[in-house]
Order: sequence, then C-alpha cells, then structure tokens
Amino acid sequence: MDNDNQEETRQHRDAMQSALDVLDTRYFKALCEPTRVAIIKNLIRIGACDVSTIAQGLAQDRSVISRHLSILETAGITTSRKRGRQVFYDLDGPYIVQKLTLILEAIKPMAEICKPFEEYDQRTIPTRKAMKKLRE
Amino acid sequence: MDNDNQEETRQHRDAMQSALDVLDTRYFKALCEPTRVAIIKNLIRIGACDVSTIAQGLAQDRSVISRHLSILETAGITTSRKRGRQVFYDLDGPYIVQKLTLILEAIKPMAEICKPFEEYDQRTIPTRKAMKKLRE
DNA sequence: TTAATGTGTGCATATATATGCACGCTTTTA
DNA sequence: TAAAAGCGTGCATATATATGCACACATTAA
Repeated sequence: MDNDNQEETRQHRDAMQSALDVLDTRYFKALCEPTRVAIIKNLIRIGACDVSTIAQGLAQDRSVISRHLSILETAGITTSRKRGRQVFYDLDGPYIVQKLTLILEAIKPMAEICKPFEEYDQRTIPTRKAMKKLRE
Repeated sequence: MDNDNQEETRQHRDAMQSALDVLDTRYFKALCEPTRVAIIKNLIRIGACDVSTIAQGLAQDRSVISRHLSILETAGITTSRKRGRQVFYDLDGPYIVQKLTLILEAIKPMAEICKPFEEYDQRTIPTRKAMKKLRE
C-alpha cells in the first residue's frame, strides 16, 4: 500500500490541522476545575442567578465564586447581566453545545486514523530503520 | 405556564444529572495543558512512537514528556506498548471520539434548557420575591 | 561481560492557579 | 443623606501542577 502513503499523509495533516484548531485550551481549562463544575451544576438547577446566591451552597468565598464566574464567562460558558446592584449569571447552553459539536466534528476523523495498537499487528510500530530516519 | 413547572423541574434535574455524570474533570484536565496538546499533535503526525522521539521536537525534558504521556494514558487518550527497551505510545482515537460523543449527548439538552438572557426578556431573572425564597 | 540506550520515578524547585480578606465602587434602602 | 447590600479587584498566601536532574532498572549492542 505504498501508493497510499501520500494520501494518508494528507489525511493525517488535515486531521492534525482541524484537531489543533479546535483544541481550545481555555475552554477545557474552564471545565477542569471542580468548583467551576459545581457552579455549573448550581446554574443548571436554579437557572439565572446572582453571584451571592450562586455562592451560597458552595464552600468558597463569594469573591472566589465571582472570579470563577468571570473565567467561565471568558470561555463563553456563561453570560452575565446586571440588574441594580446585583449581577445575574446564566449558562449559555446553545454556545456550550455548539462548541462541543465543533470539537467533536473536528476530532471524529481520528477515530479512523489513530487506532490504538490492539487493533493492529506489530507493523504499526515503526521499524528500527524507520525510527532511525525519524531521528535525523 | 405554571402547570409546566413540575415537568420543567424534572427536565432540569435530569439535565443536571446527566451533565454531572459526564463532566469528567480528569478528561478535561488532560486536554487543558499546552505541552500535552503538543504531544497529541506529534502523535497525530508521526503515529505510534517511542518516548524519546516524541520528546524530540518539544522543549521539555524527556522525563517530563514521559509523565505527560502517563497522564494522557490515565485519561484514556493514549495507549502504550513495550518493545524491547522502548515504550511506544499511540493515540486511542476511537476512545477519544466515543468519550466526546457521550459528553455531547449528555450536554445537548442544555441548549434548550439554558438559553442565555439575550433570547429572553426580563422575566428570566428571578423576581425579588423569588430571590428571597432562594435564600432561605 | 561490559558499555550504552531507553524508561520511569524520587526529589527539589519553579510556575500557575485557587483562596480569603480588605477595600472601593455602585446601587438600593431607610 | 446616611447606612446597607452586592460586586469585583488588589494583595498576600496556600495549594496544585509542571519542570529538570539524578538515579535505578531493564534491555540491547559491542
């Protein structure tokens, strides 16, 4: 299948490109913090709400929650609106789903391209000769 | 629409539950580190490869890359296989896609439930009376 | 067998991030 | 107008994570 090599290279390059475009570190960073996930949980439960109320069930100080909400907003996960002296935050459901959909679409080709060893035989691992070439 | 309240509550509760079940902090944590993303990029480009070669294009020490690979493996993103004195790592494309698919499916209802303010009018924000109730 | 190569891990350290408190600002309430 | 409530931010600090080096272990090469 040596004549497939070029096509496969292009396939790899395209997959890499779209995967990289979509691997938004900031988005994942926003979602990898336990307290922020707890905030999201609260917002799903009680809907649009002001900072103090959101912070109520949580262990951290209100100011800390305020910062987390800011991070979530920067990542596009929440939106805010001011009313009087309080600021209401809410989840941006449509954006969250859209973002995740884009990521999935971009990543999908990897299911075909990057199959783990188990589904292959030894040949998946580069030969020693090929390894030497990679080193140069 | 007061008679919809109960149904809506159930809808919220279900959405919250499935969202929480799927918000795997470890998975997102693995993907939120720039160096780890760089490793993933390399793996897409060159396929299954040993640690030293993967580390070659990167700024960090080989031992650091080794640790990152371990984290990625714990998250299910990579798999490893030993051959002689070297250990080959590879992306687990199918698992990555499957995991992301599950997350998306669980999150999807939020697009309907958690619409941000812009699509609503003032009533989305709890009344002052409702706020008082929440505080109790 | 001896030397060389490839890995992972303990350890100390650097860097990033989360946290709490105090404060100033704005808006509401009395 | 004065007091109170709700927010966000500066700052110091705690905690988590990433990094590099040295080393021990396993495997291969000479």
